[in-house]
Amino acid sequence: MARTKTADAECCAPTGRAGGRATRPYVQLCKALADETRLEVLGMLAERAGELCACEIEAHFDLSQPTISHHLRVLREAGLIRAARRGTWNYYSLERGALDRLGELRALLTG
Amino acid sequence: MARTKTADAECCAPTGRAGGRATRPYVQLCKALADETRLEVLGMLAERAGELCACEIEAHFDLSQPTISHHLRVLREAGLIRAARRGTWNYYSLERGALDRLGELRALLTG
DNA sequence: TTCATAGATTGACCAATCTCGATGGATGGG
DNA sequence: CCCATCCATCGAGATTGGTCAATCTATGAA
Repeated sequence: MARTKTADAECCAPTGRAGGRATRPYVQLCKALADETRLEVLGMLAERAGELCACEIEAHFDLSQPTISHHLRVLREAGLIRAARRGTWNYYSLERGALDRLGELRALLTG
Repeated sequence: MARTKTADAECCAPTGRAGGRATRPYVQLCKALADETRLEVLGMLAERAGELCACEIEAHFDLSQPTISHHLRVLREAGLIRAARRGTWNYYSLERGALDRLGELRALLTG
């Protein structure tokens, strides 16, 4: 655990534990973005600026269908994409406001 | 591996593998951000808008000294913070341009 | 030189994550 | 009804990542 500070050190002025910057919501967002496959999926959706069916996303990668399905679920649960079922097919698109949260994160890190 | 598409399906127009959106540099960035402790450290540095010595960062968390050192290293290698040694102490500050890359990522996801 | 402190590195352990094959549920065609 | 297709879910195996105690390096003081 955190080492106890010696009395007369002068490295800096002590501030104590501020604690609580509400960074937690952004952790899941960043986790979802911290994967090359998922970033590529988002890039595809951004480039298309519309919907993309799951089978086409699958065809883009050398990964198994369950693996792609897993990544799409992570993106969905992070609120980055949305799924729309039409008939047998599932169409994915970028979630509105997802990128705004990236901006919020940036603001949080700007002070 | 990616399932071969049947002939007469009509889910969407095939696009083939576009491949190569240069998302790789941002993966490390997002990985570095995908941890509550590290986001909190960045928040501390942003709030301070200056330098913070390692011992003060340590005192802020209920984590061991090696663990904090590990997180600082991850942030450093991701180009998010910089370390300046003065005497015995190490002072950390936000790396200039780190947040710009967050903006780039956002742009990449906007199309 | 000898000692104490700041902080980085090492090695190990456990949890989370990525990946796969196999299976299951839902939809549409015959 | 039966069957094929799309896609999600379920374990299982391998890899990655967070955490700690112990150790090591470097700096400064005596």
